[in-house]
Amino acid sequence: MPMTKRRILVTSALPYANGPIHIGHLVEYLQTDIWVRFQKLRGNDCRYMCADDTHGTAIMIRARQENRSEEELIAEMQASHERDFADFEIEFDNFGSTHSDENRELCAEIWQSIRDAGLVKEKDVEQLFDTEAGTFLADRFVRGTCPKCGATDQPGDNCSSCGSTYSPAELVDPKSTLSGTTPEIRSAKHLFIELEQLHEFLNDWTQSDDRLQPEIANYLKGHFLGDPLRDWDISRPAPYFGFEIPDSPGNYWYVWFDAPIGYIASTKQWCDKQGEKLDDWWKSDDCEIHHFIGKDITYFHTLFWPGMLKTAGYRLPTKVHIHGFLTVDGEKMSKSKGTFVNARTYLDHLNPSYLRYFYASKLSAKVDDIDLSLDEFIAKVNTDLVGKVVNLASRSAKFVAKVGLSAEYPDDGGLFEHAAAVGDQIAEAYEACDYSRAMRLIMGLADRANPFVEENKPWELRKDAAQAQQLQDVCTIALNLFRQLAIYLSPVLPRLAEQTGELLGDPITNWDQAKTPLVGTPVNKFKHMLKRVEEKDLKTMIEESKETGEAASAAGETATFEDKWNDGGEALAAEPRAEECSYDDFMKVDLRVARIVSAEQVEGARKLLKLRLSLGGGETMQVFAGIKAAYEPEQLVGRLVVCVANLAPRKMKFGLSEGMVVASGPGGSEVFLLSPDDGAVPGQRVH
RNA sequence: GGUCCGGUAGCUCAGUUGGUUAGAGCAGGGGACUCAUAAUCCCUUUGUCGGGGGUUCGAGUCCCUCCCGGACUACCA
Repeated sequence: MPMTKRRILVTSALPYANGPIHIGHLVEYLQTDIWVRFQKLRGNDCRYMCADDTHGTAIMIRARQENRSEEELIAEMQASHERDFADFEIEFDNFGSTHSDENRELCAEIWQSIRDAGLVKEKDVEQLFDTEAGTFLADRFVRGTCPKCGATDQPGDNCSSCGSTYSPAELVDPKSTLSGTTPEIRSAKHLFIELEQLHEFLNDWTQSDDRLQPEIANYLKGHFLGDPLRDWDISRPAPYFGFEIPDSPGNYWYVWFDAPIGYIASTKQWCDKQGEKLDDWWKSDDCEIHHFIGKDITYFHTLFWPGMLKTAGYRLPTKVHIHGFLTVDGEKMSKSKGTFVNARTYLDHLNPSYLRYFYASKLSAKVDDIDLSLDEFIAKVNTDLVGKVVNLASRSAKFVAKVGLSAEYPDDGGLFEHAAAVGDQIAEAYEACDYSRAMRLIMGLADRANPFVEENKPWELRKDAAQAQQLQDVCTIALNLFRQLAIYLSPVLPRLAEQTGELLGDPITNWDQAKTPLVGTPVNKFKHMLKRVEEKDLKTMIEESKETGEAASAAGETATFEDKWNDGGEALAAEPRAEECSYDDFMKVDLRVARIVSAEQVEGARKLLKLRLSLGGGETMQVFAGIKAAYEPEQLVGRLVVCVANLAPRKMKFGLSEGMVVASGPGGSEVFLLSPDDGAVPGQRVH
């Protein structure tokens, strides 16, 4: 181990203040917390900074909907976030907020540097403005008809039907999803950063010194750096919840400008409290800076952010560690399946150590998604943690509760020494963020320790008073081997390390404690350290997540009359009621009951199934429906559905689609076909 | 479509710069033990290392090609 003490500043991405922490977020915070705890255990001067990300249109809109101030909303969210993190034993050195004085000042300072460097330019941008809501509309708050293919109800940026991209202003018949009204096109002055001026620097920075995982460096090279970099639209016109740009009244910094500066602002807060100098951390070559982020925000952290830092004279990140997303049982987290589990819901039912260990056992330095298989979760925690590790202590501690550990460490056939040596490999694995490898190595050690106990049978030795010394020696060895494991696991399982410290009267504070056996100390009464995971607790958690998924959104809405089904307002909010239409308008759409007579996969299509609908009497239609992720062809054949029978046929990549099947839901696997009640027959019109 | 990452025992994966009969954990089967939260220990079954070509004395490991799975696809966040 290098004896020079490294100074390391670490960050996780800032959680956004419009929702609670869930188990997907926790992949990142746990990954980071483990790394930080490891560094601290190694004796490095490591600090972990984070903050809530509080600005942007989404916060503004939500505060309005909940009829309160943004400040109140973000304060409440922050309190909730901090509670969740604390209960998962995620320990920040400072947890700030992007809505802070420190951040405002730093934004202004960095902004000025970017201005001075000649990177800012002004351009007029045409954007849709919702006159009723009194706000410009981000692309995702607009829906309308695709200018290219005529598909209706498409988002403001690209068409999900034909895939073409356009600006919201090009949409035919656009509607605001906030008010349902037709927005008008307004031109506004936006400020842009000419990133292209930094192209060469970014090319070099991203491709050298192992700052990024190879697949990421490669990806940037192919996707962004191969072409001229586009100007980055850094301002938003009022109204906007954020910081107003000092030299451009009426314009606000876009949330992605001030969010990463929040890393520095949080550090500043900490420095002020600790009497440290900010420049020693953010402008010093003696300090390492490590960012941990999810793959979704790669380009903000690997292009814009280094560009900003470079221009403003700050030091650049040593490394950006990028992780994948969480899937549960091989699928995206889903509210309806109950796999969208909030941190709080988890804590209500399960021990945080379980998840800490499970994630550690799955995480590597790669960008791959990690899967939380519920069966595997139970097996891993119970077998590894309870069966192999904790069991070592619980089967030997009580035999020496009275006498303590032997005065000298007995001959153990090289077990302790071996485990001490493996410690270097484990440390390397932690350092490289290859936690799954670290966990494998540690469990390999546990697999050597248990047979030792088995062979030496302390439970027999204790029956013979003449073998008291032997008994004490065997338990001394077992407990020391256990303690080594607890030390190696302590970045992942701080609570277990604490309990081990209490049991043996020697707190675990340093990695090198694993190199020297503990002898001659008393052993305290053994207390249970970790319970097995009960499948029923896991099931209850999943069930509860199904309920809260629906109820959560309702909580913020105005409480309604007799809402006995507890239906949330989320779906309606996402897509408000359309403008009034006349009966004649309605009758233009010919809805019919139809029977699916065949359904098949379409080769090469990602979302589509090819259906043949029968309207009875031999009349059929071919329809391509985007329901592949939600339905198997076999389960569709024979069922009745409602279809649009007079929709203009559309030529699709895979053939002609002559109609539409009516369904609800946001899309993907969340698509719900409508079924008529019994008695309906194909061909009947719906009205 | 493009880019990238994968495809090794039923499952999750390890296999370093190519080198003897391909490994671990879990699950399965058999046995032992009873100190421990039915934990632990011993023995044990299973693989055309995605397919096909090639380079080599020798390939899971290198090259080509095909098949399959996944992620990403910015100018929304």
